[in-house]
Amino acid sequence: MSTGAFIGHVAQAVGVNVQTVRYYERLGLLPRPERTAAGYRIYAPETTARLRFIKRAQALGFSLEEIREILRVEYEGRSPCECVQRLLEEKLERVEREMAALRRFRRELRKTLARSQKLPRLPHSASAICPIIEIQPSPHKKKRKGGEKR
Amino acid sequence: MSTGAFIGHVAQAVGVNVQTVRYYERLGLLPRPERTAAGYRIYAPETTARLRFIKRAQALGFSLEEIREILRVEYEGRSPCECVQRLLEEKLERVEREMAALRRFRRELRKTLARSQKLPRLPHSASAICPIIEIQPSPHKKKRKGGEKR
DNA sequence: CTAAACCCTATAGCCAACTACAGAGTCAAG
DNA sequence: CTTGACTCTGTAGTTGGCTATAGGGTTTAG
Repeated sequence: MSTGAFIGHVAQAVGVNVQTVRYYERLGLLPRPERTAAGYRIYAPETTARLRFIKRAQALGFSLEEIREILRVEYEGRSPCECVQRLLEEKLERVEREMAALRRFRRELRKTLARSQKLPRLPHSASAICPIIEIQPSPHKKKRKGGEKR
Repeated sequence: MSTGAFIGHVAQAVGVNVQTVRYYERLGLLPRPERTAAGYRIYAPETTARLRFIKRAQALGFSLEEIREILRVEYEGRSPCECVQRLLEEKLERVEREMAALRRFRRELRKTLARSQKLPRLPHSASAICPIIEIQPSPHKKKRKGGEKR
């Protein structure tokens, strides 16, 4: 109906950066929009909805990769619901695992902290770098947060 | 006592890559070792202990930045215990916050999943991309996992 | 007519913690 | 004397999700 909006307009409407919109397009999350004679992108009103969809899916913990998968299914005309449901289940499992790891980690932290509080405050030991960490029993499974592959 | 080992030896002993050892040296986590006439690094036996210390601290959730801080304190001759203890407390707080976020996220996931299971399996709706995600009430606080700054 | 406020592409940078590669030198065994 | 396993430096690539910058073109208000 309406004439469509430029990129800054939709970006502001959804609360993202213009570069982000272009980035999503490059990743295949948004279809290539029509252009003016000067090459400006013209967005249909659905685009804001699609962007909000992406943001909501992100907020639910989906990666852009997963979101693209959902949208690809959608573009093929099938309902993405089964696909989304499967992803949701996987995600839930991952969250459970992560929480378990976090609980282990917290227990470890608390033990270490408790030990450190009743450790003698020695000025400096030549052999050990730090008794608190030194005594650590077995390095339990690493947390894999920042990004680490081995 | 013994003559010291080359980089591949210590790397294998600790189970890390040789590049990683050099990387740690570049970051200032390891002191510059002596060299042979040919320029090969010669590591004192303490180096493996130091590397294991780094790995253990990482397993406890410290970043390399934090570990360097600990080691810097240690190099200055002070005991790093107070410093470590402070870092441990901070870390514990962060873990608590993260677990709370994860619990919220899990609740959200479960709600969404439950709703999706009693949603009509419509073939394809033109207006909505996916009813499961579409209906999402309010995009709760994002998880900040991969890295995101806004 | 000009200045601001848009838009375009292409490229590079950010974060952490590596990992890989190129091109060269070294060292011991056979 | 050659082969292969090691080492060196320096640089660039990886992951994910942006963000920034350079260097230009367009549009609109005054």
